[in-house]
Amino acid sequence: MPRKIDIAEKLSQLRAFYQQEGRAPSYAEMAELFGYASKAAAYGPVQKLTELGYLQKSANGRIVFTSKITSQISVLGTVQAGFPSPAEEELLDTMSLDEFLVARPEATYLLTVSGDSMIEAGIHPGDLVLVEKGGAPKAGDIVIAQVDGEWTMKYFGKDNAGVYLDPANPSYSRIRPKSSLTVGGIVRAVIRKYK
Amino acid sequence: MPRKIDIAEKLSQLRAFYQQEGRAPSYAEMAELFGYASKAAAYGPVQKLTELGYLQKSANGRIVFTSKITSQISVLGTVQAGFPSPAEEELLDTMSLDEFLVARPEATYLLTVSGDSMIEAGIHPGDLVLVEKGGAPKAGDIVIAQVDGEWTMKYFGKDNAGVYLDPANPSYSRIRPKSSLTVGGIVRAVIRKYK
DNA sequence: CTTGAAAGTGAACGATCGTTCACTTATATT
DNA sequence: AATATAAGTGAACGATCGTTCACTTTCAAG
Repeated sequence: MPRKIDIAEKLSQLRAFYQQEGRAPSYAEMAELFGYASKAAAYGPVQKLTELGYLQKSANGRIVFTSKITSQISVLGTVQAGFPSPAEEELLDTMSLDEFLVARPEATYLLTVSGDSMIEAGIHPGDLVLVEKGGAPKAGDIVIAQVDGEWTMKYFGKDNAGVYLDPANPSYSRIRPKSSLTVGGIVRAVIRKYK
Repeated sequence: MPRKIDIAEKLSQLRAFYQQEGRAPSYAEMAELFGYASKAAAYGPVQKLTELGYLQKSANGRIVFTSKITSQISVLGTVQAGFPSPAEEELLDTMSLDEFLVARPEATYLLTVSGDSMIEAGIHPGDLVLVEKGGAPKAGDIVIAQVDGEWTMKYFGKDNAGVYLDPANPSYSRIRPKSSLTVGGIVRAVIRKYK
């Protein structure tokens, strides 16, 4: 029977290489990284890792890391589940926040929230909102809109009388645009950073 | 007088290449990308972009993109400021959410919030929290802690009677650990994704 | 128009690239 | 212990790599 390739070990070696160099290694560098004497020996692991979605091949044959290797935030379950033991940690999935939160990078912007009109939606002053430009808002979406010349963030809604904007704060009331309403973008995510 | 290099145009070309290939180009590929007939012509722009912090050189001379090129989320001002005109957009700074939110990737985990005990801190059920393992919590930090066998998320505090945990919900009350309190990690950021 | 400084050209160099192949080594099962 | 199967070796190939250099082209200031 053949020997087995230790995929988990190679993955952590590749992650270490990426953190140092910011790029994927060549086959020669892979051989050195994995402890092989010949760079041809790296072809096996590369194919396995490609099938598993960790690597891709560029047009010129060069190896490219997918986000499965370049992203390094481990995804756990719920708060109640708590933290895994060190032994379990090797098996966790990792993800990239950028890829998870942003579908269209070229149309996504980060804005700082000022004002408390959306506080009951859990959006506080100082929070950051990821806004995607260009889509059509649905009722219930939170949008950044220009009403009569001023930009605000509100819930978007429609009824027989036309479109309106609702705050998430009982101190404020529903807005119906007098002249014009321009929806600049739809809020796709809220981010609050502490410290 | 010499001709000028159009840095902004080259930047968008490099970003387009990165989005397609997931890697930095060689000098030959750069020449083609920039419309040069000779790959030696790419040396000038590369040095300028390196000085500006967009590129780095790896040990073997190869070009590596910094996060200034690979991250593509444009940073705007406040909600009130609204959106810039298309002409202004070229000049915006970009950032990577991963780098912005995560200081120590190897010790950072993503948990899903269940329960409403932190709702007044704007942390709702279903939200995601970025938790950093291993630091020492300060009073006022939100921590993931194991109290008497169960994991919860609460404000961390200290007084003469010892440490305690406070919820951000008047329906719940302060917790003082009967036997043991293990702080698993400190909440560094809250993320809410819509849709 | 003249001029000078920088941009761009094209060829050359040794080094490294990805890929292939015949061969040797290692190991789990029989 | 024998065997079958896959891992690993080492050499070779043409292609591309980064780098250098003498040279030509471009273009704005004087």
